[in-house]
Amino acid sequence: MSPRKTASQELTREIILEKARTQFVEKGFQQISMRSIAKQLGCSHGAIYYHFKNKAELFYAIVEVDFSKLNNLLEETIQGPEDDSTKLYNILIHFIEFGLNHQGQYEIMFMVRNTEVDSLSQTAANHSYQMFAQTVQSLSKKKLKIIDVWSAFLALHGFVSHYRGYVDNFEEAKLAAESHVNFIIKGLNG
Amino acid sequence: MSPRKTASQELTREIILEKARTQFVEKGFQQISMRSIAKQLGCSHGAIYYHFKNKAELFYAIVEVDFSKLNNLLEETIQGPEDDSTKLYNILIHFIEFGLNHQGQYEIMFMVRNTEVDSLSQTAANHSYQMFAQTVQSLSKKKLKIIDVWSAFLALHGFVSHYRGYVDNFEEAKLAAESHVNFIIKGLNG
DNA sequence: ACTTGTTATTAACCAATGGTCAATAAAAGG
DNA sequence: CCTTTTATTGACCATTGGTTAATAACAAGT
Repeated sequence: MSPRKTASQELTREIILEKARTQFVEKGFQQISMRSIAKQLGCSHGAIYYHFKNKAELFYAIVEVDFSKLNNLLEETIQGPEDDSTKLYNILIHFIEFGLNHQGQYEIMFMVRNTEVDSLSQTAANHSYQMFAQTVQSLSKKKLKIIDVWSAFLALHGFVSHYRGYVDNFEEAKLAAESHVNFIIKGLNG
Repeated sequence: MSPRKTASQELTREIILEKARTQFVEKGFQQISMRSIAKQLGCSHGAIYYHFKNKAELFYAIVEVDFSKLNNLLEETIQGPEDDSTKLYNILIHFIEFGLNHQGQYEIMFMVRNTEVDSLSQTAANHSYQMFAQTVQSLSKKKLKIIDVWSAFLALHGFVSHYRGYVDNFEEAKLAAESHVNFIIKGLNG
């Protein structure tokens, strides 16, 4: 009722992100509304707009965090103790694993096309790809053509794009993923 | 004004499809509204619902036609005079070509996930894949594992999924497409 | 021609959605 | 205690997909 809540109940970016994230992870960008988030927060949907410019910016803030985790994961893998061809295999698998275990995030980062999210996610996606490409190239036996690394990425992307929505997590598509990664490696080494 | 138009101005499924198609091809499923179609038709948006159950059904009717063209294209290719490895190459290229020259259709058929379109496009997409798989398998030198054919499809899908929205048509991505197809063939033959 | 029944269309309606904004009460600072 | 800043509300907007009662145009029967 009152136009401002008492200090202990005030909204913060963090509390909004927390609640938004759970809904987002469950249902994806399109399916959840600012009003449904507000409802769970116990505030009016207008209040959220005080903390975030719009829906896209709110969701990008979520996505950002997870994608820096992906980047870390790639970096860790490359510095691990395994031999290079094992590492290469792991990189490819981990990319798929990330995509299927963070489907909403993956969607915004690599699939949403209209102007909504765009310029933000564009550069971030690019950064993730750069990291991927660099990693793959440094791990491969022979000097790879960059265009082949790009093809490998697109092939991974196809896998995630397809299975997203059909499976709930990586585990459910693990066998297919392993086989697909082997296919890609054949393409890289062939 | 009047609750029914004179005979010569009456709507038909065909006239609706025709106008809807042009908007659809230009902007895609999400971006165009029943009202914008109605506006171009010079009728109220309610009238369209007399001819089509809902937006999904209307757009599926468009998509259906184009996808039967894809299926024909695959069939023609397999019966052409070229040798098998050329045919295989052509099949893969043609799939990408179709996807990038019919981006809206491809989107509905292979990418839209929410319940809207679903069961309709699901079976049609499956049919298209079956045809693709069968064709690829019959053209390959060695007996392919079906899982590799699936990987090849996913790799193509990744290409189309990515370039959709960045290019307007196949021509603009032709070089990349050719290289990607070679990558896939290495995976199949490797 | 008149009557009757069918059919295609409209316009008003509904519930959501993303987004904006004046009003305002709580907090912070002097 | 007064003033300014700040966070929130709730009413509003335009737009969307979809439904439905009312009704004019049509076709058929006589």
